[in-house]
Amino acid sequence: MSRRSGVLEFAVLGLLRESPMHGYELRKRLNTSLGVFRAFSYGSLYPCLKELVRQGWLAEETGSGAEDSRAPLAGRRARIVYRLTAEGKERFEELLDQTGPDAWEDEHFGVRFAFFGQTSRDVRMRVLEGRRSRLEERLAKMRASLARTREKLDTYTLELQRHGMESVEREVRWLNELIESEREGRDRNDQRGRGATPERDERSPSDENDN
Amino acid sequence: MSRRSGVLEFAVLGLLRESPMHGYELRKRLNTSLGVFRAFSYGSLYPCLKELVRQGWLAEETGSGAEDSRAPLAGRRARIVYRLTAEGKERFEELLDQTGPDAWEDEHFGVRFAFFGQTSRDVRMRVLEGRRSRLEERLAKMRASLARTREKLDTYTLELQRHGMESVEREVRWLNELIESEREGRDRNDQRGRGATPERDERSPSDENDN
DNA sequence: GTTAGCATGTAAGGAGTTACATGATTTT
DNA sequence: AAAATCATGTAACTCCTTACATGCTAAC
Repeated sequence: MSRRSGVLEFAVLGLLRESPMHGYELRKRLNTSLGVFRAFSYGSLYPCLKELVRQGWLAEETGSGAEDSRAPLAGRRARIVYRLTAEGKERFEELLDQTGPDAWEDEHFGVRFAFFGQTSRDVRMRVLEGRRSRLEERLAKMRASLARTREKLDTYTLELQRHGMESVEREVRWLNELIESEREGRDRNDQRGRGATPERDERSPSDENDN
Repeated sequence: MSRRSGVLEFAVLGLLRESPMHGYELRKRLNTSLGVFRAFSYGSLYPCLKELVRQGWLAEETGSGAEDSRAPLAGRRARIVYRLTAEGKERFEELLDQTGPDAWEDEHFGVRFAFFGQTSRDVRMRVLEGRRSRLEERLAKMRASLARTREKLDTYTLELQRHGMESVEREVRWLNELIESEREGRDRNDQRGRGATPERDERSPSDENDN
């Protein structure tokens, strides 16, 4: 048991590090800010939150505290605001520093990149370069397989492969640009290993429709 | 129970329609020909094959028959060659004709496209156009969400969103080209609703390394 | 007055992976 | 003689979704 998905855990800790939130809002942020790459349903989010509380990384705050003058919190089913504990912060920073091969696989890379603002520069570099070499490996295999089977494939299969390869090549070019601009950044201003979070204030009561 | 995944079932039926194969070879074809989009392990393939046999769509042929002069089939753990039955063919064609919204979702579109060679032109059109409008919906949402939150996001999150949107836009352009060339094809030669399979012969004993 | 949004949750299930078990054959 | 590849399979597990249950408020 129970609901410690890696990606979801990471994203929840990361979002709550920026500011406390309740589940419903959290899910929307998950599916927009980070959401082109992964969408989560309540069925995975709520149990995950429970588990993170159990681990001591999150603390629940039932709607008693003041916190927000807007949102009268009368009526409206009492919402549970989750806040990152000190242990939770440690846990998240631990996860941020991990550069195992997992970090640049498809399922993880997007969410890792989304929190690059909180990530140290050398870890950013390792993740970007790891991702790039993963993709280049993949390209090599695709090219080899194409060379072997080209004449046997029909038009559509071929077109699918071609488009797939171009997508990967495009991501490699993107990574190249990112890596270069990280290097330039290092050469110019050399302070700041851990970026200060831009500190989002003016937390609007949210407005999003999911489908 | 038990292993009727949709995608995997479809791909297996489709590949076996072209020619009988045993599981091991099937898996390699799955992970190269159709493989940029999805990879399968034996742990899902073999149970799926069993299930398809149970349904009467595949027939097992243990290595008794002649079939292949190469591959002496001495030694080498007896391999089970799977062949599509008449019911299996019907089933596959049934699946080919389906144009429910599933057909253009991320998980299905790739594999549907891979078998466009066997698909009738009007179904091809519906799938391509369905995919396109699905992506345009997604773009609209992304643009809306970006407009709302742009100034609140840090550089990396913004860059991630931008890159994500460009990827989707690029796929839309690709679909536009495909749709247009389908239309041109229709205007010129108007025969051929169901394409003849290019009939792969010279089945090489396969050579692939997966990682 | 009904649809849409807000808000939290649970149970069951789907789709797949990993790790293991087994064993022969070819290549290094 | 070790490593890779061929070949088939199972059990346990992971991660996530769907569908349901509940109930309130705002807008159309």
